Amino acid sequence: MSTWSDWRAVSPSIRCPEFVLGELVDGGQAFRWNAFEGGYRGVWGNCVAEVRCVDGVVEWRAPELIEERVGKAIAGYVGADETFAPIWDALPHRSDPALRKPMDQWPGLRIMRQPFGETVLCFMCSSMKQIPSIKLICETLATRFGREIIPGIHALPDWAALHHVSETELRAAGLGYRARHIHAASHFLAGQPGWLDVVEQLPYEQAKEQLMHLPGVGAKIADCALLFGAGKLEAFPVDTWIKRIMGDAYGLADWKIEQVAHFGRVHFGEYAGLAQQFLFSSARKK
DNA sequence: ATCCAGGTATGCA
DNA sequence: TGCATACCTGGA
Repeated sequence: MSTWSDWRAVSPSIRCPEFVLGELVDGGQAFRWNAFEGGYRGVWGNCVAEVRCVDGVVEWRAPELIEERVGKAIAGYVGADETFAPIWDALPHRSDPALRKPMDQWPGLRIMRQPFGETVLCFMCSSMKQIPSIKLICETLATRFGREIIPGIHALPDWAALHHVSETELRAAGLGYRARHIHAASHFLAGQPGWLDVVEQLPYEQAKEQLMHLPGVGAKIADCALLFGAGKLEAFPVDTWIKRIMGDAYGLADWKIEQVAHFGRVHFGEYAGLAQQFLFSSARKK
């Protein structure tokens, strides 16, 4: 058990109720956070941190060994470097009660900015899985193939590390058919050093087109990776939940996934991805 | 036990 | 283009 730093505010710009903080880090954007003694403990990149809310102020602390590193990363990671006030305001909440309702329900909810490579990985694990299963797989991948950050807590393996893991070992980690895709993707990425860094910097449309060349990455997973791991707020991932929710709310009952995605991008505009997150959260009770 | 789940790739009309 | 089907496996 390591010694933890003192609690400090993440940034003046990030304030929200406690249950919204939980929704932010453990509501399906990221998969390595868990409730822990009045706050949440999570892992990303080579960082480990706990976060909590005190009178609406989001605070963090980290193991002292890595405090400096985490301190430099935490604000960017939870989306506190992005100014969300004008972004919330730009969403069509005045004219759209179906959006207004979850925006009132989850005040302060934002989009995280996670390491791109591991966001791609986590969402490649997510197809046809429920969140608890995805979290379990990510944990197993980290434990078996990732570097130990502090005693007992492991980072996710990066793509270079994954390249040295056999498909059989990946299957044994609970990945099922996703193992073949992840293995093939790691092979592709090993032959293209820096490819992910370039894609991350591309404009949304181009980045998505490139990302979908990776085996196991279709439109939905590409959109999730770009929204949660590359700051592309116009990305609008449509999964079965969003399809269902929007089917009910906007009378799109038997529209195809791609049609719903198009509707969302047009209706919600340049920050459609944030609207998507509110709608996704609305499926859940607070 | 049997069914389905935060999709994607592939094979036919 | 457009739809149907297989794909792994754990949890309800």
